[in-house]
Amino acid sequence: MDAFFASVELLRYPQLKGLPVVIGGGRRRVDEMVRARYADQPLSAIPPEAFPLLKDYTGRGVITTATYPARQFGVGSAMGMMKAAKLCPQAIVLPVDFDEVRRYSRTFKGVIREIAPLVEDRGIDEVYIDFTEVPGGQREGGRVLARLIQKSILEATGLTCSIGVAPNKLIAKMASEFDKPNGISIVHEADLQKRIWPLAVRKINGIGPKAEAKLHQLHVFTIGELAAQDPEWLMDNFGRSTGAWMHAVAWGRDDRPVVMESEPVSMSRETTFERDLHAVRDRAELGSIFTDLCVRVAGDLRRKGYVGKTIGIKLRYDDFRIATRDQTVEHFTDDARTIRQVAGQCLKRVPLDRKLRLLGVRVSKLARAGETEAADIPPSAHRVEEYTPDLFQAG
DNA sequence: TCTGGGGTCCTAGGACCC
DNA sequence: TCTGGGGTCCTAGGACCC
Repeated sequence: MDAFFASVELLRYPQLKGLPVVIGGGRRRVDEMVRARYADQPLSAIPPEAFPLLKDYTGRGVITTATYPARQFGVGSAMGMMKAAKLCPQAIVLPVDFDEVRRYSRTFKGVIREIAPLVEDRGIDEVYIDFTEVPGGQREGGRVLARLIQKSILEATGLTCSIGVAPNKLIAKMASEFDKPNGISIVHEADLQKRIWPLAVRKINGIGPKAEAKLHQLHVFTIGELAAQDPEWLMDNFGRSTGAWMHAVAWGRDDRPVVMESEPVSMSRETTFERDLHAVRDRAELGSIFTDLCVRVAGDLRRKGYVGKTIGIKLRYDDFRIATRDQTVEHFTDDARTIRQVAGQCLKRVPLDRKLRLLGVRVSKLARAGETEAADIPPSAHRVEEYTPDLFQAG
């Protein structure tokens, strides 16, 4: 989907079309005051001047999505809000409305499944679609079907998307970026040299900043240059597995199937504080945040029908280093008190001398709630004799 | 007052078992 | 009295993705 989070907001506020708008920032519903002020009018009647601007924003968030006009100023996803404010102070800021975005996500995915049932979820705004068995899926190299999907999504939601059609997921993903927004790109096997090899190695899904930096050090910049390397040399530099994978993807080889179903591996909640907190001095505040995270993870587990066996915490210190601790317990659980207690034990094993910026709680080793042995589901109160209070806990 | 939140997958060492 | 080779599970960290 094109600039998904931002495009969803523009459906509500069409008067902002063509203006630089960024979505993100976090907890404050900055647009609520604006809405309240114009409560007697439809949302689309609120004048653009009434919206909050990036230059007035304070806080630690990052940008989730920027509209294309905002991107012209160099503002983009994952950029800190304060940095973005310097590049484009006049951009309008709106918070993420997750419920709304999820609704549109379900809708567009539903539209696609009606047309081509073999769909793999890749997060909230992206999917892989297998055209192979879809009637007409091969016409014009897939362009006809891609056009139908674009048109149907637009009719159902008012949103545009970009589609790449290729012999495998790796190339299709790259192709989808060729003609954004609202584009279709068809890449055939024979186009590898001409259309893929000139691209930067970073365009490969799976090569991130670290691998890119190392490849640059080794004087490899484009996918074509990567393809030209001896596989043994790549394996010597990146390990057997990564090296072999790099060589394969540079040659456009990818045989991963499109998979429809997958079970979740973990569920977590985390939060970055508005200011860094100290384990001792801000104990009470941390304690209530910690408990709240546990309650929310437990709620997620229950709502989705899962129980988990490994409970863990994540800390981010003020210097941005991350520490994690986890502990596997005897019984599967979705109980907030149990999660809180075990997470509290994890907390005792981690250094707390620095200020904290983020705290997270994670439950993994999941199973469907109905499918664990009855003996594995304990009474929801944990065993009292095992209970010892942790640092964030009174008593 | 740079730098979110929710995920997956991989690696690597140690415990433990046969 | 100098020592195997599998295998699985647990834990911590890190790269990467949307």
